[in-house]
Amino acid sequence: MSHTLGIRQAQKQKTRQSLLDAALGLLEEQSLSSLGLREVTREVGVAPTAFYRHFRSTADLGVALVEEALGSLHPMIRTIVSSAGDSDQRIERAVELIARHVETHPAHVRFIARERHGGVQSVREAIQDQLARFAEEVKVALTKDPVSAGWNDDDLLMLANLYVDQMLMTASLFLDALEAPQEERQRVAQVATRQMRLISIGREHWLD
Amino acid sequence: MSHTLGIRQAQKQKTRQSLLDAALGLLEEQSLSSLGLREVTREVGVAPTAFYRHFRSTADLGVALVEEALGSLHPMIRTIVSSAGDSDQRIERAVELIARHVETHPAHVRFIARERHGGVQSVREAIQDQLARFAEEVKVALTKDPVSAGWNDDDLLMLANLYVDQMLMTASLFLDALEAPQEERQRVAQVATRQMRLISIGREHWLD
DNA sequence: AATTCCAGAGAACAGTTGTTAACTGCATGG
DNA sequence: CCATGCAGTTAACAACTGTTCTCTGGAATT
Repeated sequence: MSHTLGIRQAQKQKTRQSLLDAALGLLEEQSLSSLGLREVTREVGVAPTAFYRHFRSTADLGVALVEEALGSLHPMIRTIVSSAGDSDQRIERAVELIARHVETHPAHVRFIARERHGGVQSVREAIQDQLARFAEEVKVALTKDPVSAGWNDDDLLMLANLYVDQMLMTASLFLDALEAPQEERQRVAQVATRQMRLISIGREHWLD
Repeated sequence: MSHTLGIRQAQKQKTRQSLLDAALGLLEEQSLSSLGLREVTREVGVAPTAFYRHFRSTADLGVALVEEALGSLHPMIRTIVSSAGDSDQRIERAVELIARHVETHPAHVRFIARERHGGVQSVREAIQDQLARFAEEVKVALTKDPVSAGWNDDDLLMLANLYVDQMLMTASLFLDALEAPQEERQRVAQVATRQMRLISIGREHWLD
């Protein structure tokens, strides 16, 4: 039932996406709280006032960027948690997937890492909301795992949050190593793998 | 051999400290990359040009803030790692110390969490440097622990980094819960404690 | 075919920014 | 006691900011 957009609404969405893309580019070397609306429109090549047709403010644009960035991350989470194989295999695959995601969406990852604790409240909140959803999703997956037999709900969520935070930390490290030689990126992957492995070991002996 | 400062240099340092304090205050609701030098001097009640007598730019001021913020954290790290008692006792004490530090230095903690992945490269690098020092220090302490017998150097550093990151995550959560009712802060403390406990369990079974 | 709607343009606004230069007054060292 | 140094001031600059109001061209609706 997808209604074909009129060429009018299509053009509007195109401009909107251009604004988002331009902003994401500019945010590679600054924070959202210093991003000016004129800066963005100049980059796109439209009048400053056109900005208001799409966003109330740059903070508003930031919230839209959160949706875009973490929306693209959502399927990755699903892939990781529904992965088959033993613990070590799943960890290696997860780290590999994170590395790939950073390579294909570096600006998104940078944006989330930067604005998670950034200076714009509404954006911080939007990110926390999405991450809470991720944690919830991870928790559900953990619940189904036989290793989690006997675990209570709070501890499952505690572990899920640990995994989510660890994923973000790893993504941020891969980002820093993006331009570095491959051996450095390999080292990051190895450290990340072992950290997750250590957490998994802790998980297996939690009820001892 | 501390030479008493002339009243001239003393006054200068006083102004410098005022600039740092004012900046730290302003940074509670924005990022360093949007902090203007005039904003800071206005807050202190001094002419904009006076800023240049102390800092080349706001980025430069940011680096100075890193020293101040992480300098105050250094002794805390020492206290934690040199703490006595069994694993659980040490963890509870560590979480307690982190909570206290966030209560007494909230602006410092916020600054580090915000600018660790922030928009100003020189500040990011300064923070990474200091955190690497912390990790090194933790690693040395871990090496002395009998539990670490048989561990290789890379894995010790891997674990040290995990502890440091976990410490920062915990501090950030305490910060978010600063204004919240005590039961919420208690909950944060409990989650943090269990996460560190899980990591410690993983550590104990690492060589299995 | 006539009318409405609306994304984007254009111009102007008051206020802000970083940086420069030349200055002042007072603590300092000879 | 006098000359120097230097923290902080004053004034001015060109460039930039977000926001308002008015306008326009063409798609959408009738």
